[in-house]
Amino acid sequence: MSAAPAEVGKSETAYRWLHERISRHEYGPGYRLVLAPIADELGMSVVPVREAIRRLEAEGLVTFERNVGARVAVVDESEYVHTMQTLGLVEGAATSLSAPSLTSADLDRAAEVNDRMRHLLDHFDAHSFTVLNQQFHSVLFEPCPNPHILDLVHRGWSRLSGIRDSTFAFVPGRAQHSVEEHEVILDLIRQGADALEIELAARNHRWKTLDAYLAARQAAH
Amino acid sequence: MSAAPAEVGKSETAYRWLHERISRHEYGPGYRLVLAPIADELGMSVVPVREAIRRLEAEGLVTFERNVGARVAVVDESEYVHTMQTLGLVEGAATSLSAPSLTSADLDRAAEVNDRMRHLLDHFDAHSFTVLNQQFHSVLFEPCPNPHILDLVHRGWSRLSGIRDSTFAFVPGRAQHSVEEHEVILDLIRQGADALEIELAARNHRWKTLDAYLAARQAAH
DNA sequence: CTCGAGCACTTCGTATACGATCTGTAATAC
DNA sequence: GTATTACAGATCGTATACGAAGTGCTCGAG
Repeated sequence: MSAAPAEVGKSETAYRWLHERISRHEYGPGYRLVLAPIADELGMSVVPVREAIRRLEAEGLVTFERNVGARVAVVDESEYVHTMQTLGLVEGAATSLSAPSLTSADLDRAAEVNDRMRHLLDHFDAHSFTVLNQQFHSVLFEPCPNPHILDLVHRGWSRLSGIRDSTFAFVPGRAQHSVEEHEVILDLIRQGADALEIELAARNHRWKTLDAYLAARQAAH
Repeated sequence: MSAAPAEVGKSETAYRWLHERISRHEYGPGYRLVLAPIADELGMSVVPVREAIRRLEAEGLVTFERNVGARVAVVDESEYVHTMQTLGLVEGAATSLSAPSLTSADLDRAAEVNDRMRHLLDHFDAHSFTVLNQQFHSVLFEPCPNPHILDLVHRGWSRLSGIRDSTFAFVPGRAQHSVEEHEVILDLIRQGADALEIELAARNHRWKTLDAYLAARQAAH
């Protein structure tokens, strides 16, 4: 974990370090990332830190302004919508492309994770639920043979978890529907359904989460 | 054009310079990008050049190896397939999302570009055809309200043009079919067709180009 | 009391310098 | 003649240093 990374550069070290902190919300949205203190804390110069921050910027986890500096990306409502929309698009495709490669062992594992999610519905814990949710989908999209699409999925998830811990906490009814939709997706894959059908099921699953969030948000106003 | 960019940083200057050269194929695939000579040519130090190269790496235009350096990305056959597949995915979505915002003036302009492509079929020039092709699609996807998806489309196009000038040169029959499919897409948008229908038409249009390329490639072996 | 101009501080952007790593070549042992 | 090793050149990775740009505060005028 914290073992000295012998063969990775300092830039990479700084990148992982910052990524970790942002994902854990230790650096919340809007937090200013000043080069010097970070470099000091990590025992390196500002140059690798700067490069790490530019990478994080490219991934959308931080915003950057010339001659002003970087800060952890703030979640605009529309930003959330766009990210979810994009993730639905690429994750649906990744899931569909992965389907032919999935073994029944994979599917059993996904089903088992989904069962744990179902059991969690009673003693609801948004964080655990989100973790399991990611595990479930990971099983289904990781075998995606197209590395670009897979990378986009990773970035989408990364941005979401860096930005908003759990949509489920805000939308009570959504967790249950989510579990049911997982079941449907698994069935489609087991049946060897059409690629497009699987893609749309996975896509709409995510977009429904988005819609539910927006509806709940609307109701609160 | 070559006016001194007063308010953009040197890093940005280097980025545009390299991007331009790669797009124009002045630096072909596999060409080694050594920091010092580039910095020298641009009249700056290696630091901004390094940053520019890392950005290009993130966009997939160059490959990078630690302690070895960067070189212009080589086009693997599978790399081409994956890029086209991804572009079809995101461009289809972008086109579909743009459709409601398109004015009839936009559609007329696209139709006009497509007519010029049709006229070009006789005295065929792969390069001009490719340029018009990009113009045509640009009209249809630029109004996309989701900036992430739009950005992915730009990156896809950028990577393709940086990598392979024209698919049409290799696949004789494809250009004509392409023009006809453009017509279909325009009709769908004019009719106010379902978003999904438009998306799939635009997606399949690109994927057919990919299939045609693969078939021609296969036949050549 | 409010607003604007000037100044000081903070932070970034880039240049230069040096140490680390890799690649290719030439010499030597077998 | 071939394989292994040692060395030299090239190139990158990072540290340090300095100049540029931005931000906020203070002071003075109205």
